[in-house]
Amino acid sequence: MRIGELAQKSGVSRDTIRFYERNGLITSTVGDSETNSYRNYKDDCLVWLQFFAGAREAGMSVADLRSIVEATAESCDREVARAVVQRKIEELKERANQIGNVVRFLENALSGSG
Amino acid sequence: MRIGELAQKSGVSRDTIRFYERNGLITSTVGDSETNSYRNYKDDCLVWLQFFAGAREAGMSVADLRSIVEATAESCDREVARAVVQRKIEELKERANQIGNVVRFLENALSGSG
DNA sequence: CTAAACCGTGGACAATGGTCTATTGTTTTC
DNA sequence: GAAAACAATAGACCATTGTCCACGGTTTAG
Repeated sequence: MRIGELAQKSGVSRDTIRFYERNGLITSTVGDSETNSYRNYKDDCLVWLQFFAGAREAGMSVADLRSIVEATAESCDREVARAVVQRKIEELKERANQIGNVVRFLENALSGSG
Repeated sequence: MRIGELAQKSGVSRDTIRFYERNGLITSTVGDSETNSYRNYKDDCLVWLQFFAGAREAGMSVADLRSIVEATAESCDREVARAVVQRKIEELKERANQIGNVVRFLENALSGSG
Protein backbone atom coordinates (compact mmCIF):
# COMPACT_ATOMS: atom_id res chain seq x y z
CA MET A 1 0.00 0.00 0.00
CA ARG A 2 1.08 3.59 -0.46
CA ILE A 3 1.80 6.06 2.25
CA GLY A 4 -1.53 7.84 2.04
CA GLU A 5 -3.49 4.69 2.62
CA LEU A 6 -1.17 3.68 5.41
CA ALA A 7 -1.58 7.07 7.05
CA GLN A 8 -5.33 6.93 6.76
CA LYS A 9 -5.57 3.39 8.12
CA SER A 10 -3.12 3.86 10.97
CA GLY A 11 -4.10 7.34 11.97
CA VAL A 12 -0.43 8.33 11.83
CA SER A 13 0.35 11.27 9.58
CA ARG A 14 2.39 10.93 6.41
CA ASP A 15 5.04 13.17 7.88
CA THR A 16 5.28 11.10 11.01
CA ILE A 17 5.41 7.88 9.03
CA ARG A 18 8.29 9.29 7.04
CA PHE A 19 9.93 10.43 10.24
CA TYR A 20 9.59 6.93 11.69
CA GLU A 21 10.95 5.45 8.51
CA ARG A 22 13.96 7.77 8.57
CA ASN A 23 14.52 6.57 12.11
CA GLY A 24 14.42 2.93 11.19
CA LEU A 25 11.07 2.02 12.72
CA ILE A 26 9.61 0.80 9.46
CA THR A 27 10.88 0.14 6.00
CA SER A 28 9.38 0.38 2.55
CA THR A 29 10.37 -0.58 -0.93
CA VAL A 30 10.27 1.44 -4.08
CA GLY A 31 7.66 0.06 -6.42
CA ASP A 32 8.67 -1.04 -9.89
CA SER A 33 6.87 1.62 -11.83
CA GLU A 34 9.05 3.23 -14.44
CA THR A 35 7.34 6.57 -14.13
CA ASN A 36 7.32 7.22 -10.41
CA SER A 37 9.23 6.37 -7.29
CA TYR A 38 6.31 5.84 -4.98
CA ARG A 39 7.06 3.66 -2.02
CA ASN A 40 5.32 0.51 -1.01
CA TYR A 41 4.36 -0.41 2.53
CA LYS A 42 3.47 -3.89 3.59
CA ASP A 43 0.63 -4.79 5.94
CA ASP A 44 2.92 -5.31 8.86
CA CYS A 45 3.80 -1.61 8.73
CA LEU A 46 0.22 -0.96 9.67
CA VAL A 47 0.47 -3.28 12.64
CA TRP A 48 3.69 -1.66 13.76
CA LEU A 49 2.30 1.83 13.41
CA GLN A 50 -0.69 0.95 15.51
CA PHE A 51 1.62 -0.45 18.12
CA PHE A 52 3.84 2.63 17.93
CA ALA A 53 0.90 4.93 18.52
CA GLY A 54 -0.04 3.13 21.71
CA ALA A 55 3.52 2.76 22.84
CA ARG A 56 4.29 6.45 22.37
CA GLU A 57 1.23 7.28 24.41
CA ALA A 58 2.52 4.94 27.05
CA GLY A 59 5.69 6.98 27.14
CA MET A 60 8.09 4.89 25.09
CA SER A 61 10.63 6.84 23.08
CA VAL A 62 11.30 6.38 19.40
CA ALA A 63 14.66 4.95 20.40
CA ASP A 64 12.90 2.37 22.56
CA LEU A 65 10.71 1.42 19.65
CA ARG A 66 13.66 1.14 17.36
CA SER A 67 15.41 -1.21 19.73
CA ILE A 68 12.35 -3.44 19.76
CA VAL A 69 11.99 -3.35 16.01
CA GLU A 70 15.64 -4.13 15.52
CA ALA A 71 15.70 -6.90 18.06
CA THR A 72 12.70 -8.60 16.56
CA ALA A 73 14.01 -8.49 13.02
CA GLU A 74 14.12 -11.84 11.28
CA SER A 75 17.88 -11.95 11.29
CA CYS A 76 18.12 -11.61 15.04
CA ASP A 77 18.55 -14.09 17.77
CA ARG A 78 15.22 -15.08 19.35
CA GLU A 79 16.72 -15.05 22.80
CA VAL A 80 18.18 -11.61 22.37
CA ALA A 81 14.85 -10.31 21.15
CA ARG A 82 13.14 -11.88 24.11
CA ALA A 83 15.58 -10.21 26.49
CA VAL A 84 15.18 -6.79 24.90
CA VAL A 85 11.41 -6.97 24.96
CA GLN A 86 11.39 -8.31 28.49
CA ARG A 87 13.53 -5.41 29.53
CA LYS A 88 11.14 -2.92 28.00
CA ILE A 89 8.25 -4.64 29.71
CA GLU A 90 9.99 -4.20 33.03
CA GLU A 91 10.58 -0.54 32.33
CA LEU A 92 6.94 -0.05 31.45
CA LYS A 93 5.85 -1.77 34.62
CA GLU A 94 8.13 0.46 36.63
CA ARG A 95 6.60 3.43 34.96
CA ALA A 96 3.13 2.18 35.76
CA ASN A 97 4.21 1.84 39.36
CA GLN A 98 5.54 5.33 39.35
CA ILE A 99 2.23 6.57 38.03
CA GLY A 100 0.55 4.73 40.88
CA ASN A 101 2.74 6.57 43.37
CA VAL A 102 1.97 9.92 41.86
CA VAL A 103 -1.74 9.19 41.76
CA ARG A 104 -1.69 8.20 45.41
CA PHE A 105 0.25 11.32 46.27
CA LEU A 106 -2.28 13.49 44.48
CA GLU A 107 -5.27 11.68 45.93
CA ASN A 108 -3.74 12.09 49.31
CA ALA A 109 -3.20 15.77 48.72
CA LEU A 110 -6.85 16.07 47.77
CA SER A 111 -8.22 14.33 50.81
CA GLY A 112 -5.61 15.78 53.11
CA SER A 113 -6.35 19.42 52.39
CA GLY A 114 -9.98 19.05 51.42
CA MET B 1 17.86 27.11 52.31
CA ARG B 2 20.02 28.00 49.34
CA ILE B 3 19.89 26.43 45.93
CA GLY B 4 22.88 24.17 46.45
CA GLU B 5 21.41 22.55 49.51
CA LEU B 6 18.06 22.21 47.79
CA ALA B 7 19.69 20.58 44.79
CA GLN B 8 21.60 18.18 46.96
CA LYS B 9 18.59 17.23 49.06
CA SER B 10 16.17 16.88 46.19
CA GLY B 11 18.49 15.29 43.70
CA VAL B 12 17.41 17.89 41.14
CA SER B 13 20.23 19.88 39.58
CA ARG B 14 20.65 23.60 40.19
CA ASP B 15 20.06 24.26 36.52
CA THR B 16 16.87 22.30 36.53
CA ILE B 17 15.69 23.99 39.70
CA ARG B 18 16.26 27.35 38.07
CA PHE B 19 14.50 26.13 34.96
CA TYR B 20 11.53 25.04 37.06
CA GLU B 21 11.53 28.34 38.86
CA ARG B 22 11.58 30.26 35.59
CA ASN B 23 8.59 28.18 34.60
CA GLY B 24 6.66 28.97 37.72
CA LEU B 25 6.89 25.60 39.45
CA ILE B 26 8.54 26.98 42.53
CA THR B 27 9.31 30.39 43.91
CA SER B 28 12.06 31.78 46.04
CA THR B 29 12.77 35.02 47.77
CA VAL B 30 15.90 37.09 47.77
CA GLY B 31 17.51 37.01 51.17
CA ASP B 32 18.10 40.24 53.04
CA SER B 33 21.84 40.23 52.88
CA GLU B 34 23.25 43.56 51.76
CA THR B 35 26.19 41.96 50.04
CA ASN B 36 24.65 39.26 47.92
CA SER B 37 21.45 38.38 46.15
CA TYR B 38 21.34 34.73 47.02
CA ARG B 39 17.88 33.27 46.90
CA ASN B 40 16.09 31.51 49.67
CA TYR B 41 14.05 28.35 49.23
CA LYS B 42 11.57 27.14 51.78
CA ASP B 43 11.13 23.54 52.83
CA ASP B 44 8.06 23.08 50.72
CA CYS B 45 10.20 23.59 47.63
CA LEU B 46 11.94 20.38 48.56
CA VAL B 47 8.63 18.56 48.83
CA TRP B 48 7.52 19.92 45.49
CA LEU B 49 10.78 19.01 43.79
CA GLN B 50 10.55 15.47 45.04
CA PHE B 51 7.03 15.30 43.72
CA PHE B 52 8.12 16.80 40.40
CA ALA B 53 10.82 14.20 39.98
CA GLY B 54 8.36 11.37 40.38
CA ALA B 55 5.71 13.08 38.31
CA ARG B 56 8.09 13.72 35.42
CA GLU B 57 9.08 10.07 35.49
CA ALA B 58 5.42 9.22 35.38
CA GLY B 59 5.17 11.24 32.21
CA MET B 60 3.66 14.51 33.39
CA SER B 61 4.77 17.61 31.54
CA VAL B 62 6.12 20.73 33.15
CA ALA B 63 2.94 22.46 32.05
CA ASP B 64 0.91 19.83 33.90
CA LEU B 65 2.94 20.43 36.99
CA ARG B 66 2.50 24.13 36.72
CA SER B 67 -1.23 23.79 36.48
CA ILE B 68 -1.23 21.76 39.67
CA VAL B 69 1.02 24.18 41.46
CA GLU B 70 -1.07 27.12 40.37
CA ALA B 71 -4.35 25.49 41.23
CA THR B 72 -3.20 24.58 44.70
CA ALA B 73 -1.88 28.04 45.51
CA GLU B 74 -3.30 29.55 48.68
CA SER B 75 -5.25 32.13 46.82
CA CYS B 76 -7.14 29.62 44.74
CA ASP B 77 -10.53 28.11 45.09
CA ARG B 78 -10.41 24.71 46.79
CA GLU B 79 -12.99 23.29 44.44
CA VAL B 80 -11.11 24.42 41.37
CA ALA B 81 -7.93 22.89 42.71
CA ARG B 82 -9.75 19.67 43.40
CA ALA B 83 -11.09 19.58 39.86
CA VAL B 84 -7.69 20.24 38.30
CA VAL B 85 -5.98 17.59 40.36
CA GLN B 86 -8.78 15.13 39.78
CA ARG B 87 -8.43 15.69 36.06
CA LYS B 88 -4.71 14.98 36.19
CA ILE B 89 -5.36 11.86 38.19
CA GLU B 90 -7.71 10.64 35.47
CA GLU B 91 -5.10 11.34 32.83
CA LEU B 92 -2.50 9.43 34.77
CA LYS B 93 -4.81 6.48 35.19
CA GLU B 94 -5.48 6.47 31.47
CA ARG B 95 -1.79 6.44 30.85
CA ALA B 96 -1.34 3.56 33.24
CA ASN B 97 -4.02 1.70 31.34
CA GLN B 98 -2.27 2.40 28.09
CA ILE B 99 0.91 1.01 29.55
CA GLY B 100 -1.01 -2.07 30.51
CA ASN B 101 -2.14 -2.51 26.93
CA VAL B 102 1.34 -2.16 25.58
CA VAL B 103 2.73 -4.57 28.14
CA ARG B 104 0.10 -7.14 27.24
CA PHE B 105 0.85 -6.64 23.56
CA LEU B 106 4.55 -7.19 24.14
CA GLU B 107 4.01 -10.17 26.42
CA ASN B 108 1.78 -11.62 23.81
CA ALA B 109 4.36 -11.07 21.13
CA LEU B 110 6.88 -12.88 23.30
CA SER B 111 4.78 -15.91 23.94
CA GLY B 112 3.27 -15.90 20.46
CA SER B 113 6.54 -16.09 18.58
CA GLY B 114 8.58 -17.83 21.20
C1' DC C 1 -7.28 17.52 -20.98
C1' DT C 2 -7.17 19.58 -16.81
C1' DA C 3 -7.66 20.11 -11.98
C1' DA C 4 -7.28 17.94 -7.76
C1' DA C 5 -5.09 14.85 -5.10
C1' DC C 6 -1.13 12.33 -4.40
C1' DC C 7 4.01 11.32 -3.92
C1' DG C 8 9.25 12.03 -2.74
C1' DT C 9 12.90 14.90 -1.20
C1' DG C 10 15.02 18.23 1.44
C1' DG C 11 15.21 21.49 4.63
C1' DA C 12 13.17 24.97 7.79
C1' DC C 13 10.68 25.58 11.99
C1' DA C 14 8.75 24.70 16.62
C1' DA C 15 7.90 23.10 21.42
C1' DT C 16 9.71 20.63 25.26
C1' DG C 17 13.00 19.89 28.83
C1' DG C 18 16.79 20.51 30.02
C1' DT C 19 22.26 21.38 30.12
C1' DC C 20 26.47 24.13 29.67
C1' DT C 21 29.23 28.25 29.52
C1' DA C 22 30.67 32.78 30.59
C1' DT C 23 30.75 36.45 33.59
C1' DT C 24 30.73 38.55 37.81
C1' DG C 25 30.31 38.66 42.54
C1' DT C 26 30.22 36.21 47.54
C1' DT C 27 31.39 32.94 51.06
C1' DT C 28 33.87 29.61 53.15
C1' DT C 29 37.95 27.21 54.25
C1' DC C 30 42.71 26.53 54.88
C1' DG D 1 44.35 36.54 52.41
C1' DA D 2 44.20 33.25 48.69
C1' DA D 3 41.89 29.42 46.77
C1' DA D 4 37.88 26.74 46.40
C1' DA D 5 33.19 26.46 46.46
C1' DC D 6 28.99 28.73 45.85
C1' DA D 7 25.58 32.00 43.77
C1' DA D 8 22.90 34.94 40.06
C1' DT D 9 22.03 36.07 35.37
C1' DA D 10 21.93 35.64 30.62
C1' DG D 11 22.22 33.30 26.74
C1' DA D 12 23.94 29.52 23.79
C1' DC D 13 23.37 24.87 22.87
C1' DC D 14 21.38 20.10 22.57
C1' DA D 15 18.27 15.98 21.63
C1' DT D 16 13.69 14.57 20.87
C1' DT D 17 9.57 14.47 18.24
C1' DG D 18 7.45 15.90 15.18
C1' DT D 19 5.17 19.54 11.65
C1' DC D 20 5.21 22.50 7.71
C1' DC D 21 6.67 24.22 3.31
C1' DA D 22 8.37 24.40 -1.30
C1' DC D 23 9.58 22.06 -5.18
C1' DG D 24 8.80 19.15 -9.03
C1' DG D 25 6.81 15.17 -10.69
C1' DT D 26 2.59 11.49 -11.08
C1' DT D 27 -1.94 9.68 -10.90
C1' DT D 28 -6.74 9.93 -10.83
C1' DA D 29 -11.46 11.87 -11.43
C1' DG D 30 -14.49 14.45 -14.03
